[in-house]
Parts: sequence; C-alpha cells; structure tokens
Amino acid sequence: MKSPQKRLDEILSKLRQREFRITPQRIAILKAFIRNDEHPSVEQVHAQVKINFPTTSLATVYKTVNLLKEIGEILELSFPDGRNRYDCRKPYPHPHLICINCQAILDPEVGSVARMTTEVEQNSGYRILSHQLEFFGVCPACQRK
Amino acid sequence: MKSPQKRLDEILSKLRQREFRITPQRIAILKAFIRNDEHPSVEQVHAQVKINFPTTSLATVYKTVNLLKEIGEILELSFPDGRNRYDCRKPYPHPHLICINCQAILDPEVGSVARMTTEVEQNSGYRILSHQLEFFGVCPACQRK
DNA sequence: ATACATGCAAAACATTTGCATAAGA
DNA sequence: TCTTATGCAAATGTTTTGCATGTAT
Repeated sequence: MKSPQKRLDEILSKLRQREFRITPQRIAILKAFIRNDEHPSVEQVHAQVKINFPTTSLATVYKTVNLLKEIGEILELSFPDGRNRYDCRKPYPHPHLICINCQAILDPEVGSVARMTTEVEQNSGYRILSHQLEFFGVCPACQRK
Repeated sequence: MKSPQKRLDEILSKLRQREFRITPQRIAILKAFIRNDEHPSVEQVHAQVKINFPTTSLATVYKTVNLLKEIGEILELSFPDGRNRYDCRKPYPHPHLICINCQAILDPEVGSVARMTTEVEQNSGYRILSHQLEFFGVCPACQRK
C-alpha cells in the first residue's frame, strides 16, 4: 500500500507536468480524497475541505474530480442510488465489497478477475478496456445486529 | 431463453398474486421492456409505449420500474453517466459487456462468477446478496471503423 | 364502490456550465 | 502579466412526489 504522502506527490507532479495549476483548494481536495479510504462522495470531500477552506465551493470539487478523471488518477464508482463515490488511492479498476447496511466499502482480494476478462475477451471478440465489479452484502459486524 | 410471452405471463401473475392492478399501460410497459433485449432506458421504453398509448407519462414508466424492482422482476444497471438501463428478461445479477462506442450491451457467458462470489464470501466474512459486473470495451464492429 | 393507478406539474437530487473575479505561473 | 482556477448562481438531466382525476377490481 502506497503512503498517502507519496500518492499525493505522485498526483501533484502529474498535474505540474501537464501544466495544471497547484492551488490550495486542489491540494486540500486531493488530501481529503487520499486520506479517506472509505471511498467518499463529492459531498463528503467537500465537507472535509471546508473545515480548512470554508469558502471552497462544491463546483470546484466537481471540477477537480473531472480533472482527476481526465488524467486517470481517480476511479469513479457509480451506484444504484445515483450518488457517485470515488477511489483516489487505487485509480484502476478493482473489485469492491459493499455492506448494504452500514455502507462500508472494502477492497477484497479476488484472484480470477484478470482470467475472467481474458475469457470474455476471447469469447466475444470485444477489446476490453476496463470493468466494474461490485459485491453487495452484509458485513460481519452488521450480521450480528 | 424464456419466450417473451411466457416472461410476460410470469410477471403478470406475480402482480395479480400480490393484488397489484393490471392496466393497459403496465402491460404495454412490460411488453416494451421484455421485447427489447438492448437493456433499454426508461426514456426508450416510454417512447416505445407512446406509439400505442400516446398519453402515457414518463412518471408512470418510472413508477412501474419501481414496482418491478420491489417485486424483484427487473434488474437496474447504473452507469457512470447517470442514465440507468434495465434488464427485465433476466432480473438477477449477471455480467454485461458494453461497447463504449456504440453502447451495445451483450450478456457474455462467464463461468467463474459463482466461484468468485464464494471466494470473496469466505475470505471476507460478508454475506453476499448480489453483485454487479460490467466489462467496458470496443465491440468487433466498432474496432473495424 | 372504493381503493389504487394515471398524468400532469412541480420538486428533488446530483452534476454541469457561464461568467465575473481572484490568483498561480 | 496573462492565463487558468475559483465561486456563485443558474441551468441541466434524471428521477421522484403531490394531487386531482380516471379506472380496475
């Protein structure tokens, strides 16, 4: 697991390299996304950022998310309820395990995803570029309630 | 593969059994969902239904979708673009293969989904109830362009 | 007859956009 | 300085809701 600081530097240097500007808001938004391993929503990150930068607007957070999507440094998770959540630590496709009771999100180890992708690619003739894999269930803690 | 007529009767008898009313609009909406194997959006089904029932409102289609979700007879696919699409033929979780160019949706055969679910269940302690698995790529026809 | 479904319009919700102002390079 | 980012408000697009009217049972 990469350290939050390393991950932040990684993204910052990519932004510099592509001549995007490093603003206090962007740094704060990035930190909020990276520090939070709960796959936060835009709303949650905005709330976090406003603690230190009270004037930060929701629009700026959305614009930053789109910028991060463009440079491939954030993964967007679309949910049935229409509220997207994000993974800025691992911006590449990977499985998620979601508790439908407490909304906790885990990254389970799944051995066979790559194999499965190859299988589908060969059977269908599609060139597969990405995927989305979510498991919905009840976590151990919520099962006990 | 179940015949469209059989699938329609299946849903209608479930509605009757639960004492929901069978209206011409509901039948038309169901037929549009079942006839269409392209995983249509609400908008698309509404357009189809309006050919025979021009006064049908979008709200009624949405309400019917929610009714079908309640009784477990439709599968909702959430997309990053925020436009949901539906599968009323196979209302249980199954993989989808989506062309990012022409939006075609296929149901690929994937052997190892059940095995993978069991693997995640055992490693995590979660009780898994459903999943969502989408592959995004370019279909053979679009690759040639 | 009566409860439920429909259809319209308005509301709700997340997200995007336009534009004047502020600020990084 | 000069271009890009911010923040506000308004716009967008999808889905939901309230309510009067219509209709299946």
